[in-house]
Amino acid sequence: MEGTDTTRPAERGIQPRRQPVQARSRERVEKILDAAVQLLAEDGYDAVKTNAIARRAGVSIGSVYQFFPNRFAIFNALAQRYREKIAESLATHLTVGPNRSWEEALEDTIDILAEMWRSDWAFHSVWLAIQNTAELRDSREQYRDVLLREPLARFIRALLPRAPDAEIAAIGRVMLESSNLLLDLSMRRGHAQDSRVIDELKFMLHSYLQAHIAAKPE
Amino acid sequence: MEGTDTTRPAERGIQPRRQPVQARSRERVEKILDAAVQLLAEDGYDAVKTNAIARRAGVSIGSVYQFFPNRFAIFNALAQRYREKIAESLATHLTVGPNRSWEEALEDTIDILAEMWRSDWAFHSVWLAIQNTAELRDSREQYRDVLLREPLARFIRALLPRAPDAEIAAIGRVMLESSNLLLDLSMRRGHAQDSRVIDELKFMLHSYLQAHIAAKPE
Amino acid sequence: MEGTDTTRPAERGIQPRRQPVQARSRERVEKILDAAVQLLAEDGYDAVKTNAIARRAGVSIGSVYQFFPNRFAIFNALAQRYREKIAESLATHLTVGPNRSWEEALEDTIDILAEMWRSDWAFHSVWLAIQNTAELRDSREQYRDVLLREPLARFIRALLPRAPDAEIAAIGRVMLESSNLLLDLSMRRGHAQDSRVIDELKFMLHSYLQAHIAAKPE
Amino acid sequence: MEGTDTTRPAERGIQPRRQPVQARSRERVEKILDAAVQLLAEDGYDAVKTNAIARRAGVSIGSVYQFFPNRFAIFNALAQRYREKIAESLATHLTVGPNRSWEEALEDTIDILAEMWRSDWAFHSVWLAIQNTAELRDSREQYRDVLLREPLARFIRALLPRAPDAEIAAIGRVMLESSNLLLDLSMRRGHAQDSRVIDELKFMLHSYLQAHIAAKPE
DNA sequence: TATGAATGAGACTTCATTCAT
DNA sequence: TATGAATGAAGTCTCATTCAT
Repeated sequence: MEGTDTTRPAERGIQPRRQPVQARSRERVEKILDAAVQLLAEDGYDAVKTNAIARRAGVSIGSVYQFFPNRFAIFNALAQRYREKIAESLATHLTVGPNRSWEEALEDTIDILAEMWRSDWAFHSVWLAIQNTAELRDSREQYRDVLLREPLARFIRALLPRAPDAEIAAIGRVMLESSNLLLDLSMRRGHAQDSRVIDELKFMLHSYLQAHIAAKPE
Repeated sequence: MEGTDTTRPAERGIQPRRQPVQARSRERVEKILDAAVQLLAEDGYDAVKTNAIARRAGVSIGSVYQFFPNRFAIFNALAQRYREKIAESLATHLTVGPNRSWEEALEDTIDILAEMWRSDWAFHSVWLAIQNTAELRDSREQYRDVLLREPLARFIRALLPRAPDAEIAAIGRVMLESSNLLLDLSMRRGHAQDSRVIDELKFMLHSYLQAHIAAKPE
Repeated sequence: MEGTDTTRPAERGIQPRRQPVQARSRERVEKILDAAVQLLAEDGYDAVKTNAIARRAGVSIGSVYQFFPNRFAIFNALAQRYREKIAESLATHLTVGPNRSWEEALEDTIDILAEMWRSDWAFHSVWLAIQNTAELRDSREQYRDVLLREPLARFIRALLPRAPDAEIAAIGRVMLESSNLLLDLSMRRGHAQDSRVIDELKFMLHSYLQAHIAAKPE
Repeated sequence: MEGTDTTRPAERGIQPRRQPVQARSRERVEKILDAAVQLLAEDGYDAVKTNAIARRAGVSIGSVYQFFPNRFAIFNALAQRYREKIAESLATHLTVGPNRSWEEALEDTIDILAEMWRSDWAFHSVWLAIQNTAELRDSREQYRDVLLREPLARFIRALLPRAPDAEIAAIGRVMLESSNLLLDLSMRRGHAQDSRVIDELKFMLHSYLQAHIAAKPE
């Protein structure tokens, strides 16, 4: 999958070439990813050229290829990065408990996500870039699965304990994708977040879940 | 001879260079757009190269540039094409009347759209490509506005007669984007449409509107 | 050299495909040449594209190729046109006689040429274009020879009756080229002719011939 | 890393993208310019294609664009190169002094220039190319100004101390252009220099200046 | 390991020329 | 004969990737 084979670059795959171990390297990788995100957010997918990334990161193009076998691996790493941030957020906030209603949890979570989106324009850019690239098809599946599996499915199950797995999954995907998209929508036009869209998102997800709960009374 | 100039050097822009008038030309343009859509759907954004389009369309590269000043103009034309189809659908089906409840209208419309998505894989590909391309920012705005303005806003207003314009617009955008996205989602993985996602979409939009209606009783 | 051979376009040569006989055709050819000259003068050699010529001339590109086998033939025709005008001028004005000193003849001629240059920016453009194009090497030789042979050589011989042919030729070429160039120079920068350059040209040619006459007394 | 950016997309212009600093690069640039000159001299303006230059120079096309943002920048660099050589020559040889009459200086200078022309066929080709290219209009002005300003104007002023600046400039331009052109003329037809033309050039410039001196006695 | 100059396949686009109508 | 849409070879230039230093 990797290494000294220089004849089939396409086969190299999308995984990072090596995990940076030293602090210096880790920092370098971060700079590269930051640069990529900036370019993506500022000028769109077509503007993310490897040389531009290196320049923006203040790193040589050679260094970029030290860590990533090709440009798609950079997108993939970005995806992973954002995926993790979101997963963490969901795991922390999308939880129901004795002192925490599902409505609270949902509202909190969306607020947190909205804040992430507002403070980092790139969330959506990354999502789009990954959607669009044939080479990242696999990465896309993960994006969905990782988020869906744990925090989201558990949350929905708490509300609809009798629902079959397939239904839980469908609801989860609907919620996930809608949120993603509407969070993005809230950021378009101008640089300030459109809080009305956030409100509608909350309202919609709330009505949606509420209706499901109502439809399947225990 | 005047007005039919086909040779003026590309005035950077995204508008078609020349509207095909003869049946032969119109057909040619259709072939070009079809080819672009196929490539987009099959291999993603990066695969849409002008030469590939020409080859796939069975048309010379020169012909492509006779009608489109650059590759972005092709994306733009695609957008327009799909935009029109959708607008037409909404105008026809998303209407309330004495013999037609809003629930019926909504369900019908989503069925129709789902059918469009199912029969033409490219709906979403086009949508994605448009999102991704800095050069098509303007085209994107239109996409939204055209659909929002007429059929959608009128529909929502019928349900929420007292709502201020801004709220109508926000609800419309939320519905529009969600539908787009979930219709796309319904098509991912495999080639058959996932009807469960469609059902969830209906359910979600229904609950969403219902809740709005309930929240603002006259 | 011509005709129905469609397989070796490069071999077609540089001669017009057919002489226009009808008034309508002749006029059409004139329009084509005028258009070519305008483009040449306005935007330089690289701007003279066959389609642009046709457009400017208000003629179809097909018509252009009716008369000229390729773009070089157009340049060649232009050369011929200007060559003839100049030759005519020289024949008329560069003549010595009982009532006309060589000084008068020289001054008159330059005035006439200057007027041609001033009223038609393109004289030099054409000259330059021809210089630069490998395909027009032959045309260039003619340009020189035609002018040199008759009016100019006769004029110089009248002043230097004993000079050998080779010297006459050399002097003629020097005069011809200098005049061309300085007439052009007089037109650069802005659109008004720089009369000082014209004066210097007269002065230079006058001193030059005078010195030759003085150096070879009969 | 900063300041050595080689990848910024071409900022339309005619200046070199990057000055070669290492010996290796400088040599590479020389090879590129040499190749361009050869093509220009051998096959004319139209033959100077970027790929042809790269091939002839034994360099990759990418390298060409590393140093020059577009083909016009190459012409510009050529112009600069020859301009400098000529300026240097004039500065050295076109000087009057107690032991050096203006006649000597003039004759020497022309001999030197003639030698440059003879040893490097391309002098004129470059000059012509520059004339022909709309994009190089600015470069042309410089060509003239640089040479005119210093060595030439000083020389003429030494001969005509009372002449107004405008006249000095006019005389300078006439001399400069005539020399350029006739040196070129001396090289046409065959490969040997036509010394008769050189002689006539000397003779003409000599008579011209002599007459000016005679016309404006102190 | 880091650098960045060098590479070259291949993208986009133009434009001279043809040929069906 | 006139037209101008169509063709496609070929030009300009980019950018992912390599590799000598």
